[in-house]
Amino acid sequence: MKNRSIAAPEGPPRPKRADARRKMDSVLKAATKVFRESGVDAPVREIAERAGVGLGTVYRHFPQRSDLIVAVFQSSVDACADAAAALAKEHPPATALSLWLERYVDFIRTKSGLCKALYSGDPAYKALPDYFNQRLRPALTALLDAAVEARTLRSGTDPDDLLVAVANLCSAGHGRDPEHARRMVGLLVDGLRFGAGS
Amino acid sequence: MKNRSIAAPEGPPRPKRADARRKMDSVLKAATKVFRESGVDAPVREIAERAGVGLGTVYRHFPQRSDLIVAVFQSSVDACADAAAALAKEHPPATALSLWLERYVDFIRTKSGLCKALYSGDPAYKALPDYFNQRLRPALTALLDAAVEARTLRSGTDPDDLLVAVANLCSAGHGRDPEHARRMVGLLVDGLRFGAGS
DNA sequence: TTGCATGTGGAACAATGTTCCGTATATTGG
DNA sequence: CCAATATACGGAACATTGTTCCACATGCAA
Repeated sequence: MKNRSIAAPEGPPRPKRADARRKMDSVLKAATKVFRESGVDAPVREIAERAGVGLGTVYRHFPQRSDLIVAVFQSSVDACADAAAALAKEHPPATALSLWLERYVDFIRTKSGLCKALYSGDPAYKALPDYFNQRLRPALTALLDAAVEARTLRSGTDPDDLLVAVANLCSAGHGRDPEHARRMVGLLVDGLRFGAGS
Repeated sequence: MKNRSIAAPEGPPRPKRADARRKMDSVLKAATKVFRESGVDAPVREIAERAGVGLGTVYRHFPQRSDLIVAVFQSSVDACADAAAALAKEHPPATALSLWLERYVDFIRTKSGLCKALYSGDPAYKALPDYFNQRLRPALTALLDAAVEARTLRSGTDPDDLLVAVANLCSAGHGRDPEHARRMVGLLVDGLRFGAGS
């Protein structure tokens, strides 16, 4: 039995073929666009077509429709979280925080369509809220800490509170003017700046 | 033009045929059972079969699937609201209130599956929350007033508050023991009784 | 270049909402 | 009670969409 060929849990047995990665990526990008434009209920066929790929290819990479939704959600969360580090490098802390919160607002707004899926009770989406928190909290924490350290923000702000507060501000004015949420969040940040030099 | 034959909005031009009413009723009953047992996503065919009618008959009475869901919801609300008057006739006010709240708890529990539909964002369900409130509030108000008048309940309880409070108590222990909600509501009612003889 | 594991495309299947229409029946005027 | 007819019925047929399957194509290693 020198070479077990079944049920052997190895790491990554093989790197995926190059074209496979490329197609998977284009499917993910297409799905992101289609979900944004047509809602989460858009048919898988539309996504395949948009990605210039056959149906079978989509299902090879995302065996279930819900896997696609999960992947799009996670990649959006990742992009939003990663933006924090990028902004922190290119702007002073307080500015980075403001810009990132705008970015976060956009994320919440475009992803609000996915809420329908999240609240559907389908167990496939069980892990998404956790992913959301565990990915976004550190990103925001870093921004807050930097701004506090630079004495441009009051200390003692709970990142989780801020995340849900902003999310609620967005979903409050349901179909309203996109600028509204932005302004409200601006107010919130100004409030945080108020007691800066502790 | 002594007899306009189109676009003439009359009252009830004809009473529906007797068998039609009967079948519509059996469809509604079947749908209620099927939704309870298999969830709101149960196929229309299953309901038709259960009701012992053809698919066409279901769609004749409920042109869209959502119409069926709405009808089931409303008839459940009606039944719950009507139960208030019945209980009031057969029990002393405070008892009637307790019994009705138990009934209401059952309603909330069995209808929690419909919440998925209600929160789906489908405009077909827009009016349901309003229907819920406008039908149940008067029912509860009557029970509360009677108990207050009989000096077996403190006054000043807002019916809307009570409705949402109980609903929240139910949905809190999501998949929990059916008795739990009942006990919590019992506590609530005891609390209301406490300051009775104002 | 060759062999094959891997990946691809799309036909085919299954489930389900919805429409259509030939048939059956309740209702009504005689 | 009978015939005429508006009404209602049943279910086949259609449309859409998730999912599976497999003959064929292709990247990759020897």
